[in-house]
Amino acid sequence: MAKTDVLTLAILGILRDRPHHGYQIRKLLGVELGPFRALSYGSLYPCLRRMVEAGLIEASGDEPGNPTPASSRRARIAYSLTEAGRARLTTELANAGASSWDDDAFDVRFSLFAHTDAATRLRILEGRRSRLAERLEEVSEGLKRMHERHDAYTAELQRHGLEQVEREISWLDRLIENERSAPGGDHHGSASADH
Amino acid sequence: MAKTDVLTLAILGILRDRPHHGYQIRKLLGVELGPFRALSYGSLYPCLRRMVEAGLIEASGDEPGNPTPASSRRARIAYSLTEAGRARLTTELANAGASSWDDDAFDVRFSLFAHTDAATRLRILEGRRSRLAERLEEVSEGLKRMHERHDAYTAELQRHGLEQVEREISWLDRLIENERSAPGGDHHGSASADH
DNA sequence: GTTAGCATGTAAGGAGTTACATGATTTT
DNA sequence: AAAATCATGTAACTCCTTACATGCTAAC
Repeated sequence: MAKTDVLTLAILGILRDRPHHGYQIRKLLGVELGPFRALSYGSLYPCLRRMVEAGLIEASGDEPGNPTPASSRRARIAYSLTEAGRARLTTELANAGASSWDDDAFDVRFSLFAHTDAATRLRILEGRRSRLAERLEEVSEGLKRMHERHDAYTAELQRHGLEQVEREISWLDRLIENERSAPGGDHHGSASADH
Repeated sequence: MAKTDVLTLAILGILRDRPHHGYQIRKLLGVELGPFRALSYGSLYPCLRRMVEAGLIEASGDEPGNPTPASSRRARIAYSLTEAGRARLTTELANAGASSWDDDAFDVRFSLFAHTDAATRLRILEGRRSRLAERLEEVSEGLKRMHERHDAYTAELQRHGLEQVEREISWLDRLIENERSAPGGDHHGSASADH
């Protein structure tokens, strides 16, 4: 059963609605993987090639979304989902296997929430919340047990780190409450506004 | 001029005051690299070997810090700084070459602030602050320029990401102000309390 | 006209993880 | 006596970055 890595899933998600060029995909990935990550082309293009080989996407000549001005740009390749790719995306969107997801994996799943059903969204958010809470617990325990003395700077670094995780948990709590008290909550309908 | 990678520097810092076993080093690294990272042994031990080969550290038979109970544990290796290692650490501690440091590199330098002189501390904090501010600016610009419409979830992810960076900047501002208004501010003296 | 952005790729290498392999000591 | 923690290491592999290589198009 072919594994879908985070990057592949993110690309599948980006191509869900319309085809895009590699260059565009990279910019959009910058959003899905948190606004401060930029994926290198050395990573992106080989991944696209693998996806084509796996039959998940197709490379078409040109015509992305915007009407091409007039004539011959350089060879630009628009990628679009195949049926297999769409099927894979659907399968993955129903999968809330939240254990062992790292930050990037969570962000990518989250950015696809508009196409994820309400029950799965809730399971993902709760799964992430409890894993963060567990780690917070473990770390706090560990710090007590480890009586190496820390100077003021090291202590401040720890405090700051723990605070950030606590904030992340609060953020998740807000989202979870929102999901629970939401009126609608299906896939395809948007969460409140545009489309 | 041999480059000192983050991990090597972190280990140098940990061994500054007393020798430690590999196992202990790993636990302490968990603190310096932010309380939520655990380095694997498959990464740690090869690094220690390289450092021994480079003459930065020495592997001694046993006796860490705690008085050994009675007799024969299994071979435990305590690593300690050589003169070359100590010299390298001193050099690195004076280096505020803050451009291109990633999060981990900053954290490691920060955790060594107790042994860094006041001027270098300030340069490091200010360097980090301005890089974060720059990126914040770029990302905000980029988002305006990129008029791909985002659904509510993607927008929330972005908002949260930007907020986190803003908080990081506030944290740095507090630290910078603190450094500026601090009474003392040399290396070796601690920042306020223990030692 | 020159800078910035658009656009596609490859090759080499760095930094880390996982899984494996082994065994002692301490706590429950 | 079982479970957790201490303790050391290797081999294979994954994922990603950097540096290279190329060339067009839009804006200032």
